[in-house]
Amino acid sequence: MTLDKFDLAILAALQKDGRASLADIGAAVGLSSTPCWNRIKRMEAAGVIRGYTIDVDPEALGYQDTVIVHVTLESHSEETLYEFGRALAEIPEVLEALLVSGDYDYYIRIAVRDTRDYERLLREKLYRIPGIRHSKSSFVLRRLKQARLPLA
Amino acid sequence: MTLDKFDLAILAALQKDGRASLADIGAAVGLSSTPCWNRIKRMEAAGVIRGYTIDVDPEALGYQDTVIVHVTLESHSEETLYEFGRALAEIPEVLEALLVSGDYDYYIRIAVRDTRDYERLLREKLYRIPGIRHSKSSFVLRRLKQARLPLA
DNA sequence: AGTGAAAAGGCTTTAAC
DNA sequence: GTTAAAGCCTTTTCACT
Repeated sequence: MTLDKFDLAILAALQKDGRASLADIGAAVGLSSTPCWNRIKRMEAAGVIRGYTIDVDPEALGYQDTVIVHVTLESHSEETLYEFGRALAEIPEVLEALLVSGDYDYYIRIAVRDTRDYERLLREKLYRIPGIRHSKSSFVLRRLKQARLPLA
Repeated sequence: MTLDKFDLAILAALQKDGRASLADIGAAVGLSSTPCWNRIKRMEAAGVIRGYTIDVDPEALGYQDTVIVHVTLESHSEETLYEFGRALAEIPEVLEALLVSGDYDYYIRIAVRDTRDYERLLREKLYRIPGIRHSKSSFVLRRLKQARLPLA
């Protein structure tokens, strides 16, 4: 699917306010509401727009810290690699699990309430998954940037 | 601000569909629309709900790859550390910049169109920022999990 | 493909309980 | 917190450019 500048402008408008009305969007992109509606429906159908959501403040939910865990596995068979990913997927605090190239196999991002919670999570959940050869944790001290995809 | 189970249920409903109507939300959480409305306004005002957005498919925009770059800086003065973050913030392809504890100073996530684009970005943008002592890149091979904050 | 208007309906918001 | 009611605004369609 090809996206023109109007489509990109519509995506930008919806990224900024996912509840914007067609009139708002039309005004923002310089089109009337009808073509905006058509374009949005097309992008939804094509999967360009994957969904509408809210951005929730993690701290308001008590998650004060983010930890990045790097993991190497004992075996690198496809089976082991994906099985580990499946096990991670069942841990709610694991927000993201990336299979990566380089020194480590996985980068994992976890949300924790505090250092105690982190210790508990590691001991009770992460280290219970078999097959970990080595792991290394880094606490996120500060998030200097958090952006959305550039729509240019 | 304290959140009860209804607030959490409302957040869950809005995470799933950020454009859900009050009637939908009420039905989902077992409340009429009025208290849902009050609670949402309260959570918006308190910053629990930071905003409404859409989830856009990166591949639809031509971003086929994600790269995680680990960086150590030459100086660890507060000034240098934050200045580097500010420079990163100006690069649109840098989606996330985390100041972290451990062997490296920064973990950076960048969206690239392909390996060529990655090389260009590194050369023209990232390596032009002064103060980098060492860096290491990992390509994301597969995203095994991508979740939202647990609302329990 | 975009405009503008019109219809229908649902939505938010207020008020009473 | 519930229910009900008012009215606005929204989406959606259609005729036309």
